[in-house]
Amino acid sequence: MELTDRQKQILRAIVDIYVSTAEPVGSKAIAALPDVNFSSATIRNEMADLTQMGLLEQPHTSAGRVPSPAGYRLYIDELMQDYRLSLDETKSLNEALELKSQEFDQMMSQVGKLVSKMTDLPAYAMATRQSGAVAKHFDLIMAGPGSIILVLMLSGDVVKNKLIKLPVSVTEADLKLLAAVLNASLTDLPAQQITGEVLEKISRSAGAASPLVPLVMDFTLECLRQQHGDVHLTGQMRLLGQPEYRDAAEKAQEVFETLDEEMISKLPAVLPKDGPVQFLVGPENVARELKDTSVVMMRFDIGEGMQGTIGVVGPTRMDYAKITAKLGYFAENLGRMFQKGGTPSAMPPALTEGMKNEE
Amino acid sequence: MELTDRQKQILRAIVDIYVSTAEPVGSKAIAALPDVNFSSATIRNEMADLTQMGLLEQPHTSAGRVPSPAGYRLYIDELMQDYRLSLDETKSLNEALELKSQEFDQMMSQVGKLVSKMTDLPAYAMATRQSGAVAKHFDLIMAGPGSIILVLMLSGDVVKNKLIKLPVSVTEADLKLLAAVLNASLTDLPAQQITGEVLEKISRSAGAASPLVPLVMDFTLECLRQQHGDVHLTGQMRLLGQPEYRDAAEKAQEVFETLDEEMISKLPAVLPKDGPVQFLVGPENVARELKDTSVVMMRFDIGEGMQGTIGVVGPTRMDYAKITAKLGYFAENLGRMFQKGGTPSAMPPALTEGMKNEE
DNA sequence: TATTAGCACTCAGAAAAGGCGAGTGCTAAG
DNA sequence: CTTAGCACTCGCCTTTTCTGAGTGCTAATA
Repeated sequence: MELTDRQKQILRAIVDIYVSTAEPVGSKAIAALPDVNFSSATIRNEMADLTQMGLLEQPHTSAGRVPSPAGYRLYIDELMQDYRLSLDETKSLNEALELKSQEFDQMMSQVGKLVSKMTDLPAYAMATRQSGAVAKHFDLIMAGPGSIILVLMLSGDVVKNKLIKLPVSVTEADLKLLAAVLNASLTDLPAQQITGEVLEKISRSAGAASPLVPLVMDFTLECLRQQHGDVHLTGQMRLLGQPEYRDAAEKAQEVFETLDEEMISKLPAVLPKDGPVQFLVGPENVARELKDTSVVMMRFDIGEGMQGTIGVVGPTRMDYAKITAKLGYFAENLGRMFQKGGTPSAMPPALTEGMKNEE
Repeated sequence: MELTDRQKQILRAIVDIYVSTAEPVGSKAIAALPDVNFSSATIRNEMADLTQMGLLEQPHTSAGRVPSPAGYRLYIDELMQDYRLSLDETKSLNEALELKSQEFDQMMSQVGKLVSKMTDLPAYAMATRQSGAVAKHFDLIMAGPGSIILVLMLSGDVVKNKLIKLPVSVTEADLKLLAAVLNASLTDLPAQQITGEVLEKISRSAGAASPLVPLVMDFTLECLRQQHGDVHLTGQMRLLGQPEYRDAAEKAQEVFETLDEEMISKLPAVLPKDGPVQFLVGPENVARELKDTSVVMMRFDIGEGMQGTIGVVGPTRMDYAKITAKLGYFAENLGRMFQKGGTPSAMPPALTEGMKNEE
């Protein structure tokens, strides 16, 4: 059933007002809006219809209306107006975008904190691999007597290392040999194809360095199997700044007991459709504890084979338009930073103003 | 002024009861204790004295007594009884102690989560360097056309790496030369001694690889200057499980606005005295926002030059004895795990029961 | 002198009662 | 189809009352 333009206008107004006041919206409040030319009585009638359709809800008989999850969904998909970041906002986003660390994990963690701070809501950042990881390059470095550093480069320009301490003494030549063997037999091999057979062959060819092999393989397999980097979830406490949680600490606690890092890492799989921006509204969510919680997430490109996701967690009543705009701004600039690789702090993000998303 | 034995007994009882009930303790509750042989009236008199001395407080005239910060401090320093972990507790601690990851930062983050989970309070884990870091070994690996991996080993067995992408093409030999130069000129040099002069000398000796030098040095200096690893603070929400914060979300939020990762990293400097266990009680704390908050922290050994700290954040009214016991158990076993280096998950922590601390 | 029983008094917090007013749905007129 | 008018509902805020745990003091007791 299609909505009339007027109904759309009213629904949009209700969401907009409710989002900023957190109070049920009455017919008079809407009638008072500048571009509304019909009386509160008319609006009451329309609101009754919208309630009938399941787009609005009434906390109790004598209260105003509140958008239902379906109402939010409609709003997001069709009604939401682009939010244009103000110059002030762009400015502080830009200032925030200075990442200090150069290490990948730390950068992602900083990104999470940043998003949380700039949206004043709990947020997360994570990196996911688009396809299965494969090893690209092995190296073994002698770091001292009995100390060997294993350096492993994966697809997607991820470099991992591990310090291995071994009572057995090996020579540089042994290490060189083992590294060569590893490079020859494991490069570009997905984890599933690394079977016992392969391992045995490596062990045999490794010569004096063979005691190293199990340690090396352990680490390598661990790295390969890790489909996504850690989820960096932060700012949980900011949820308490939201009026709906102000006196419901218990509920807030529940939210994050359910929505932990592990759950977040699985969210992309649950999503209805694909696209750069994703909204998870209330009951669409997976768990009952999250029925009043929404998540807005956005992807950005990190580099070959890797993809970043930033997301914001908030009450269903959240300013989807503004959050989307901010996330979009982040995504755009982070994407640029990461892709250039090297030194992100050296590259000031362009002062793009405003953000697009579907109307 | 010295306390009589009876006063000590009463103070201890009040703390113990208050810690578990979170309700002001009345004279009758103490009189009902099995090993108390004096009447509630006597206790009332003693309580009046203790209040006079500033060890107890009275929320209001007709309420029981609550320990004052000074009371807690006395309790911790002199009255606290060793808490003996139950077999069940030791068991679940042991189960939890299986660290999955092999990467240092991730391990520390897991440790934080673990401590938080097992104490049901916000917790953190961090690693601090006992002395200034120096570089121990440099290596440069050719990872592909224009891709170079810098591997840097620091004192304390910390290995860092960075992928450098460079439009300039360099040969393996160039890299080898640069690595040799770096090793020769920077090894064991503290950050302060790495001056422009030194850099210039390196640049000059680097030959074809000299465009790499600034990038390498940037990263190296960053690593050297980082006195402590990240603070991994987690489980903030668990503070809400404490009755004093149940309906005071705002206060809980304030706590962590103040006590953020940065502040935590500075805590050790604020501490009155040294020792493996440290207590920060209420107003001893640095900021006014933390006046009802305590921190218990404990050090553990990670390996040469490095030291780990785990800590728990909670209301002043927290079970110092139990928390201390649990932290101690963690510290002991983590220390053992980290020192053995290699594969922590391979080493089941001994089933030490009970924990010591001063009586 | 140290302890205890007894008692009047205090006061926070729970429960009950009352009042306010925003907002609704309906009806009837424009 | 729209709107003015009006009776009605009901959450929430404020006020009031009530209750009982706990105190401090006094006077009796060991």
